[in-house]
Amino acid sequence: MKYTLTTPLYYVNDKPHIGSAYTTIACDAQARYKRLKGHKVIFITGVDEHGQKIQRTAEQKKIEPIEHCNNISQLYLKLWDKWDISNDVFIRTSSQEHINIVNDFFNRVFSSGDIYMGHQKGWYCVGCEEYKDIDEHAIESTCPIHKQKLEWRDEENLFFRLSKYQNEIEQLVNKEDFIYPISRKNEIINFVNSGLKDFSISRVNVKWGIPVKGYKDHTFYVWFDALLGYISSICKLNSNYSLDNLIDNGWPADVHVIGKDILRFHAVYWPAMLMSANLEIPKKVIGHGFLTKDNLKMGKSLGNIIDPDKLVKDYGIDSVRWYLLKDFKFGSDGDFQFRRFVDIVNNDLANTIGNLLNRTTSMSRKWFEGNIPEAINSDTHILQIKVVDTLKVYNSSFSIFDFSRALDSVIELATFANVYLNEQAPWKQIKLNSNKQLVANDIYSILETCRIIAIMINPVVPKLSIKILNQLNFNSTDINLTECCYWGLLQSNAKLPTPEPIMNKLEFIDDN
RNA sequence: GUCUGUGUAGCUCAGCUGGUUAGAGCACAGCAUUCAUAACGCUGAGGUCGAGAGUUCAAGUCUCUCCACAGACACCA
Repeated sequence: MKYTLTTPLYYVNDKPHIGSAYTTIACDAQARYKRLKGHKVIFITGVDEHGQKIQRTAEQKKIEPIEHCNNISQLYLKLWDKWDISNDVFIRTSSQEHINIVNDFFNRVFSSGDIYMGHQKGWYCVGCEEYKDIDEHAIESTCPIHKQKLEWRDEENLFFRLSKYQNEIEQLVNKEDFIYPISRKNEIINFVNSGLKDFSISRVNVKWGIPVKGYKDHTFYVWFDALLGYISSICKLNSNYSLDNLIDNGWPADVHVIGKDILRFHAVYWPAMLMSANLEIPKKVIGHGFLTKDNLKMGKSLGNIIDPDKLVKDYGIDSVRWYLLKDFKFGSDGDFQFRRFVDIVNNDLANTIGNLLNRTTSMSRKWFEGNIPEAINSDTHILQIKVVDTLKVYNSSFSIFDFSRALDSVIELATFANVYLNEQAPWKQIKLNSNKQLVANDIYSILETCRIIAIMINPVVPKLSIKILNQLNFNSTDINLTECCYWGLLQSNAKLPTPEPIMNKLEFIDDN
């Protein structure tokens, strides 16, 4: 089964931001999960490189726009490497394959009669770089933010007939599963109900963009260009630059994961564009929340930005991935607190899971000649029942991007095993030789539980997962979430390596 | 300004169609314990459920008003 998912194509105006990293690990976790479930996954990410802002930034740096884009793109690639991102494609909108797709796509939309020449008029603030919603009959007006005089602009642009798709889009956004979360869905519904207006898709004063063939001085508006990056990714992956055979190659996307700020482009404009071009529309759009830090918006002016590079350097990638996916409800805004980050990671990964593994492997080695004991069980072990229940919750949560609940269920399982161990107290039982088989059964079951826990957390903390499996002497290549979760695959009498902490505790560094 | 959402223990949140003494995890305190990463476990302290009024035998849960925060109200992404 194919499963295609995308992050947004990040705007390369500046170096990568923690918010982009958050979106990307969420996608990565889902991509890894789906792979473990046996899907053929296409995980798309990339960068959006055109537009006036980039042009200006490059000018300020006194370099060519493409040079600037090369630099920032490199930063993204490096970051995703450090963050263990398993994307299948990285698309750049300045690439030739993308430019070809944009042209082909435009031709299709043009043939549908959905393109016309119009005028973009209004009061424009140079500071905001946007048109202000101010009465066009006003003689003079100022920007409420910048307090500068607004310029009256009347620009010739190509327009896309969005209004033609009013009914189709209304139906689409009202569909049960298209937009998530629900609160955002309602916003979009309201927006659509208020009546869709055509929007412009070209600019005449922006040089750094893809030229519109046949229209001198016109370049495509960044959004028209950027959204198509998802399609060109599919083409790039198949080294096949045609819009005609996308279906078999992974289009439509199963889900676009984006920040809540760009939901409208993905849930309204983009589907309409695809309809016009006679292409399939994505199945789902998820707008997740934003991160704040100590309840404040992160921003340069406040100087409270979390640098994703430094974060990983200081704390390690698994910790960061775990915290962001475990403690934040996907869809809602989340508050990043370093104290809490350290506590959560230490408790969940070091104390609960790490220590469970450590204490059990240690007993196993001590009493069973350095090996995994052999279980001779006539009854289904209580831990096996618990594992099966956990897998149910885990799977149903993970597949709907409820990472937090999925991981909670895993921690609950590990805690259950810890409690069980305390209750059974094998260190007491073992003193009586007649109890040896009983102890063997329990130790085996707990090790087996650890093995399955390792597989369950694999999409979120891949490195840690492998460490656990190695400690259990279980082959971690080709693991999956179906057969590998069957009870009893852990090999009895296999040698256990010397136990060592799989996760060192984090120390709270108070300089953030 | 209009509309929407949120506001529950120090922190992050769960509480479905109103019904016994409001829950979890973390943090904190005590106990216990050594198989284990000063870890695990047990117990405890912590809340007038944003404020006020109303409906009801009964409201965190429904209605109204107010307060605070967040978001949407089309071309910055």
